[in-house]
Amino acid sequence: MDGNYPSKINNMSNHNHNSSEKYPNFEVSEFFELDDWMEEGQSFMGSGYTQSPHLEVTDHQVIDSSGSSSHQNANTVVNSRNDGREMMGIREKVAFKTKSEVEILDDGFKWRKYGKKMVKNSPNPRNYYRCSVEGCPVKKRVERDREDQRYVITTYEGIHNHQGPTPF
DNA sequence: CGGATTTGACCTGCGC
DNA sequence: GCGCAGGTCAAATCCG
Repeated sequence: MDGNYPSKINNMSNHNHNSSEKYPNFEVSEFFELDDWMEEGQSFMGSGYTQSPHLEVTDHQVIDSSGSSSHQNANTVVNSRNDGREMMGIREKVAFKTKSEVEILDDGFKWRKYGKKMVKNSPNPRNYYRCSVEGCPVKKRVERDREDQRYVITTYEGIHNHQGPTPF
């Protein structure tokens, strides 16, 4: 069990700083769990998803509740097949589709931007963030949806080595 | 003054 | 083998 997920975000949202309006329109529209993103012929943006019956989004709803009390989740789990290379899970990849006008969504961790790149498939640039905390191999990729620019696709990669932005 | 942010250049992997 | 796309790093700059 890897409970290293940013599940603390819902915790920190609880005791969030008062008068902090960082969430103008924070609502997860879709949620992807990528174990082996971009499998052969597995176009999540295609039409026919391969939803696994044994994989439920209930476990991930915790993330959905990380900013909104409402549980309106249109979570779509894509590609939940594990080929067996989940050993030493140091390569967790999770993608979120969030409806927000700002890509600087504070999830409880300190992120340091380390690169920006223009994607051919989108007229919008892609931002690369990295955890400011040393020892955190966690990387964050933020990109705007090319279909709906009011949506932001955030991809998390890695597991946090600490509990929060301020380690002990 | 320190830390974060920015932009360009550089490197790597894959495809053709 | 070369080209393209994507990803990463580093130096400079700006803000708090």
